[in-house]
Amino acid sequence: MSNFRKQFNKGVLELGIMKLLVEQDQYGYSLIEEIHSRSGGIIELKDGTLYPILYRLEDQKWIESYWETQTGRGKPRKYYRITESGKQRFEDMLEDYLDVNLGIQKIIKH
Amino acid sequence: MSNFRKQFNKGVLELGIMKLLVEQDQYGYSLIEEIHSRSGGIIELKDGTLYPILYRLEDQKWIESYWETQTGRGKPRKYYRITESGKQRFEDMLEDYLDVNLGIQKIIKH
DNA sequence: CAATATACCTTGTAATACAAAGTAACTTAT
DNA sequence: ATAAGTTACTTTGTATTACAAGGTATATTG
Repeated sequence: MSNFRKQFNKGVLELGIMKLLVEQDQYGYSLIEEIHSRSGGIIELKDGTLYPILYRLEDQKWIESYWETQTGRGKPRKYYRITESGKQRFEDMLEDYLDVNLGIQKIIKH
Repeated sequence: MSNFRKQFNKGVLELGIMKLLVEQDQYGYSLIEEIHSRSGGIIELKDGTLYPILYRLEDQKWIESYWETQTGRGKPRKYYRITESGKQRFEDMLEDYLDVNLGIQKIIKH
């Protein structure tokens, strides 16, 4: 992946993950798929990127996890749910993201 | 500055700097002011951030520099001008930025 | 003369996306 | 039944980069 693409992803991925978790509990693998499909295939989140993000968010108590065994078959899945402080954090991040975005748009569209 | 704010800045600052240099030659200090004013005061670029970016861009031959002495008085200023390959790089970056942006917008606005 | 603004530069730190590797269970095709 | 593929989670190491905090030096203003 191009290096500037990586740079633009910074922070944005965390924001996207938080947003999906605000909507509903999800497990890691489903987050990868959701990010991909809902972004229209534009954003690809690698598993080696996702899991460290999830552990980070959990360390900060912005999300919590619980294991869920599949009925009958299927590997157990580790679900994540957002906490109250996580919701606040998401709001803060979103605001900052929109701000930066607005600022850079003004510079670019000239 | 908040940490997520920093993250959102990654890459975006380089993009903004390149955009301003596509428009016209500028020296470091003026870039800081332009980024600030044109973003409506939203984006603040620190000098300790700017200069390393400029050296990086110059190493890659995306920009070139030249000193200009001020008529009569005033410190000499180091101006930067974008190169041909720099213009191409800017186009590539812009495309990637708009892509990522579109992708994340789709996830967020739901 | 002191304070402020202009202008440039350097070092060290923290954050984080990715590549690459691994483990393991389940599913599908041959 | 076996091999190959998919699902699912984990870890280690690397590269990038924005910032804080320090510095130098000249010019302007009170």
